[in-house]
Amino acid sequence: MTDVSATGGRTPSRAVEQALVDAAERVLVRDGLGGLTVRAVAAEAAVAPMGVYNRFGNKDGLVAAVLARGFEGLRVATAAADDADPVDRLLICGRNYRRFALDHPQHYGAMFGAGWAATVPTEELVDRADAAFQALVDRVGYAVDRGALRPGDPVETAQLIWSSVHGAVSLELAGLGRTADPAAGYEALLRMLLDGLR
Amino acid sequence: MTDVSATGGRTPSRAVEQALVDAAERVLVRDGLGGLTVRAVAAEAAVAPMGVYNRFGNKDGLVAAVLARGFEGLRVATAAADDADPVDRLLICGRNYRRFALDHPQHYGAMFGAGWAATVPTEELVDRADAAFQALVDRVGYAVDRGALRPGDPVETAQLIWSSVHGAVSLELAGLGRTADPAAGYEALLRMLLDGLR
DNA sequence: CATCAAAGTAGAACGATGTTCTACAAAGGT
DNA sequence: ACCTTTGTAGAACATCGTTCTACTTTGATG
Repeated sequence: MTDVSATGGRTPSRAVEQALVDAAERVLVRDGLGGLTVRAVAAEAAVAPMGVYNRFGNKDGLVAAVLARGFEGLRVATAAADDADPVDRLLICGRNYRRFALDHPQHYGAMFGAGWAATVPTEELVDRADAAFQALVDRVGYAVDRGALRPGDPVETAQLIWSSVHGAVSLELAGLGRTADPAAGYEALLRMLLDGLR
Repeated sequence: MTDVSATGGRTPSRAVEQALVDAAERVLVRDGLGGLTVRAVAAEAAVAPMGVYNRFGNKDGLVAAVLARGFEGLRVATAAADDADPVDRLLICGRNYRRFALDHPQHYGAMFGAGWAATVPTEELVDRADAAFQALVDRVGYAVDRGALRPGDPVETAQLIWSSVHGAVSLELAGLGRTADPAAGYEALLRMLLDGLR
């Protein structure tokens, strides 16, 4: 994503919002959700702290914007799985999911944990979350239509898949996994899903 | 659990710790993790705020004690599944897991989300978390030994099951489920697990 | 029972955080 | 060029986690 660098002095009106969200993401990645404070973000963006309130209403609004970006990233990763073979497509999709989470642990943790719990979802955030899920539903529908998964509502099947991969990734990120090789464990999970949904 | 009620004046030494943990649980249930502050807990327990630091080192130590109780509750719920039939045992176990989470949403959210992320796990907490997982491993082992699940390391199989049920319950509690009937969806998840692990 | 150490309490204080408000200057639009 | 909008700097406030001090009460031991 294109970063709007602060140029010193006063940030142009049209650049304040993006500067703040960019900065918030950097702070989140560097210091975690606990380090994401209004002052830290403002300093990172070389913007006045009041900018957060002027543009996002409050800190929660800023966090929601960051989470929305997270879900957009997740949607892109999910939708990138476009192999012709339906089973391959689902496997790639599942691997992309984990890859995204491992590459963006702070985003992922905030999206489904404290960040989400603390925020009142904005319309943008809900739309982005819906879109990310829809990308999975699309891939499930592709597989069901081609007989790779048993007939059924793609939304419900996608929810089952989502539950499982989300659970696996969440526990892994939290350091709560109990097996020696998380990657192998995740592959076993994907196989289990395919076996259980055929 | 037996609540140690404050009797006014000065709390006896031997009762301070339990009074604080009891109070912390009440505050967690009532006001969520965000409302669990040192002062709120101390007031709830009618104990001086310094008691938190004297007995638990800091606020995180107190939170860890609360999380440990959560895992103990989860272990009890898991271990309560003791039907003779291995499949029934697993199903009951799975249903107990969800029941526990739905009955104690604030505990569950803290145990696997912000509470866990913010705390340095104490030995007690790790032991309790291990014990809860072991209860699941035991049930998986029971089913594997009787041919109800395919042969394999019970720990790895338990991890797969845990990932799925944890994911399902977490998304449900976060209001991120996308299906109309979460209970039915959860039953479908359990069936999928059995199908995928036979 | 007396003595002394340990520990609970009250209170103050400090830095950090989210938020609100004010006054001024610069940007943006017409 | 003029006027409105908006970014900035700074102050202030309540709350929170934490540390510290002084005093009182409890708890343990002889």
